[in-house]
Amino acid sequence: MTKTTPQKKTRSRDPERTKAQLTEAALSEFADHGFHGARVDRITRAVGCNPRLLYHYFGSKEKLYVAVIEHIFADIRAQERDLELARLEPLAAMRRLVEFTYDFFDGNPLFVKMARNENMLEGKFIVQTEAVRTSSQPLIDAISGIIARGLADGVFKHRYDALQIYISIVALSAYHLNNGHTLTAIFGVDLLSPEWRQERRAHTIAMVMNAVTGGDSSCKS
Amino acid sequence: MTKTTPQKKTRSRDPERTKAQLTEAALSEFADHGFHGARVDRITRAVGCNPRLLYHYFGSKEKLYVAVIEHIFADIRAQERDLELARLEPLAAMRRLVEFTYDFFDGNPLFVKMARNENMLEGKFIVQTEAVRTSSQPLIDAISGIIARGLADGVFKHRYDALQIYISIVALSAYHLNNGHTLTAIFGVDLLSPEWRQERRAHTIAMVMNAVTGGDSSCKS
DNA sequence: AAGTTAATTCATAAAATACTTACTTAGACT
DNA sequence: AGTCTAAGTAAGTATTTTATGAATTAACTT
Repeated sequence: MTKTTPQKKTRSRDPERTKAQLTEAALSEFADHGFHGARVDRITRAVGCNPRLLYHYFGSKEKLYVAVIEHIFADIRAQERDLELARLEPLAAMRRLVEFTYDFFDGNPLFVKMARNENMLEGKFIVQTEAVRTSSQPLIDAISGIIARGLADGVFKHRYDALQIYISIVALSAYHLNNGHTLTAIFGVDLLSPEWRQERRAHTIAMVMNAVTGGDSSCKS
Repeated sequence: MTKTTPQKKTRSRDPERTKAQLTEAALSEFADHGFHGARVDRITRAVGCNPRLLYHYFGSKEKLYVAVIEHIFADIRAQERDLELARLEPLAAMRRLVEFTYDFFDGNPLFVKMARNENMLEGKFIVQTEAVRTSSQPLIDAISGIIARGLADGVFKHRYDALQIYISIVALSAYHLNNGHTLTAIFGVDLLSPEWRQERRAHTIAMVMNAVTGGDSSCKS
């Protein structure tokens, strides 16, 4: 009796693959439903493995969540590293920072959602994560440098705190992603559509650049 | 045996009070833990009433949640109404809008949290709420008016879309409230402290005004 | 004061859900 | 080939959590 349909009764043994699949499925599940809304059952069904395996590899729902958090927060730092803002002139550097930041959030919805979850849990798990606090200072220092050079050159007209302006860039880039559904309901415009987001990108860049440079030649009216 | 301590064995009968207490306790519970994290048991214990009452008055956890959503979204519109932006000159009107918006979010953490929950649920319940879509247009129209007048007067140097700039104001005002815990963990600065929020307020106002007016006399460097 | 309504309580069902005990078997290693 | 380890399976349990049926009691009406 040749099994033409290999009914996946038994999984081929590959712990690395299984762990990776569980992590990925858990990421989707936690991102979509939050920690409390997530169901371990749905995760294992998505992977197609036995529920017991989740506990075999991760121990508990909570530990799986921590693994997912560490996994997704590990990525962001890597991407931030090679921005090389110091090499560019202030205007170009600032513009690049805004574009990069916008595109990062726009392109990483799972990160955005996991951050939301963590904040819902009051950062309970992220504070335990080692790799997070590392290397945020270089970015802030780079921004301080841009601002200082811009002011020295005279192209920047206002002195902003580096952290404040970075938070602003992030806020302008990501707020509509966090709150798209309520805003869409309130204003009757789909803030999550590709079209609106494209306009949002341009607006974010324009607003930050205008705020930094003050009135310059780009005056449009 | 005289009961000197009326052990609140029996609740005095006051359905309005009971309903109001349940709604309020539910607001706290849902805001803090989200829909799935919220426990009906905790809500009734907070009120000190019998669990059965929650179902008697609201029918289900879900219906209670809807009641809470409608309750908290009803408030915001009322506050927005008497801004009277049209009467002020463009600069003053814009500043007032930013200040009002910032202070509203800063002063209504429960609203911020409930909005987060709703977005987590993809706006599932808010779309059913009648009162939400109403009267957001007047605000956008008012902002359009401010921008048009500002450009005509020459005090505004850039033409922004009214909805885009309003979303920006909201984003700058509220992003750190939504994501305070992760940002605090990442940057090692407590973004939720009163001190930082006070600086944030000034930064938000400065940034929006600078973005709108371009470089003007308020150049500080 | 009796009678009606509905607010409140008591006890418990019913469902969902995270987690376990006990077992099987594939694959690696000698 | 035989054995040992751990990946995977089957089936189940314990607990939490939402929800209900029916009795009880306070307040209001006439």
